[in-house]
Amino acid sequence: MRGVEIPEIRNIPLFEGMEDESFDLMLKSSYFQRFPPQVQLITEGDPPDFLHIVVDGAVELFAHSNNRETTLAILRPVATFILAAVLKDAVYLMSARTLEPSHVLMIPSENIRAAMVRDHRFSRQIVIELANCYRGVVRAQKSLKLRTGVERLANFLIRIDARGAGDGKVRLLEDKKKLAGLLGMTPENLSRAFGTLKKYGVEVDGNDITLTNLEDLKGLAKPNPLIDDRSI
Amino acid sequence: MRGVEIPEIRNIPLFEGMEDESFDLMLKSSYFQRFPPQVQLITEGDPPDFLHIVVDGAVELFAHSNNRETTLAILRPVATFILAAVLKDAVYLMSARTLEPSHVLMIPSENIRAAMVRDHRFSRQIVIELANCYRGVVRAQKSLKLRTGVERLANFLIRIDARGAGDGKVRLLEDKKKLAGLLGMTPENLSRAFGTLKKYGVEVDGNDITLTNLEDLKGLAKPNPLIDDRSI
DNA sequence: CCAATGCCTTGACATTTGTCAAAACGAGGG
DNA sequence: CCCTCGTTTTGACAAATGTCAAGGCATTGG
Repeated sequence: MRGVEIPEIRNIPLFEGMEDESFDLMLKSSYFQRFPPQVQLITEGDPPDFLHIVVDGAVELFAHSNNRETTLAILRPVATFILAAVLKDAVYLMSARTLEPSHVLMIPSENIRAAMVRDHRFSRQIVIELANCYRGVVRAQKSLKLRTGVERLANFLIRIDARGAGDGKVRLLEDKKKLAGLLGMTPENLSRAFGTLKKYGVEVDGNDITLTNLEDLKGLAKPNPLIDDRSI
Repeated sequence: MRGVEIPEIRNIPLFEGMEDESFDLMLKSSYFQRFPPQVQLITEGDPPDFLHIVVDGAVELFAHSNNRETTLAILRPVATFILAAVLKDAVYLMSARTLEPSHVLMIPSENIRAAMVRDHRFSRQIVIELANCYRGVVRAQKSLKLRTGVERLANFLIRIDARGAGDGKVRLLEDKKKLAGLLGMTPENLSRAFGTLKKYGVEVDGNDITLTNLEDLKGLAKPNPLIDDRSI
């Protein structure tokens, strides 16, 4: 694949400041592919061949153990995944599947490592990206261990409202089953959690949520920038 | 501080292959300090001044929210902490305190960043270290979301037995309160979990545990290398 | 030796969360 | 338009986990 020709890719922040030459060399034998929904892209336990980057659509990271499955993250553009496995050249700890029709860029692991040696600016960006991933998981773990299910849901709603217009009108991008998994609860419990939040001004109409009393909701949720604010 | 003189530090894997010159320059204005137990080394929300490395003793990473506190990890030599915050130059997401008398090496953040630019081998080691930290948290999160409390305890015991002599004789290094926090449960529940495991050949005598029936215990725990095996 | 302290355990109970089954709802295909 | 399918909600119940209070046990310091 030639890289510089596709601005959609060239303009990804991760590649910012990269030499065109390094960039093109790295994208040799890469793929920029479109997948339908529900395609499993990688499987936990497999060795890493490619760094994956979601350029369009949505990808779920999930894991199995004991016959149970859990959603660890839902990625939307532009996001990398399995970066740590690629850098360590160690097996994947998570599986990934598309949730929507998605455009995914796949760069061979060795190309990534080679580009890091060649291009110092890129190396720096990769380190920042990895650090961001790390901090994301730490936040998720704090949320899981320090909050109840209802609190996690309340904070989730406050967060996506703030990330959007902040006008209390929120649209869920994923179905409630996935959202439940992401928040660490069953779909039945998510339903009940929404029921509990009715008293705090949360009105549910399918995937459209309206927050009519943000003060009360925040009183319950007790949002904490060190968990909820992705920008720090 | 001069670095090359202290082999204890010079031989840390993270610094392997580093030029003596780079190493010495990096350790300028670093501190290698001894702390008593229960000293808080860093506080979540503070900006990162130093990369910390536990060279001796034990350090707990913990976090607060809502008046609740949880233990996120217990670090033993040799381990770095708050690496991601240092690399991003972003506030700490966790606090840290010593649990035992501990020797901690503290290297100014800028020195780390400068050494990464100067010394490519070191940069590579830092990336690997960060990737390891990331994978550690991912494992912890999988454990939390896919296992019950009893299962987490059972796997913990199997893991430290395997890491030691593998003879079924296990010694808990931390008190049960901390262990409970680490495993994501209350101390009362940990007590009960040990009670449940009695049927599976787990004998408790203070901090000395004996696993008399590893087969049965594994039948309950269903250990999974993608969660429990740190070496992959 | 005793008292005091802190840790751990136990019991009783409340809350949270999960499970199973059934009903309600909604989107898409004939 | 109706049927079908999968999602979502609801109810009833079970299991897991947390909370509070009390007691046991070991350690420490007088």
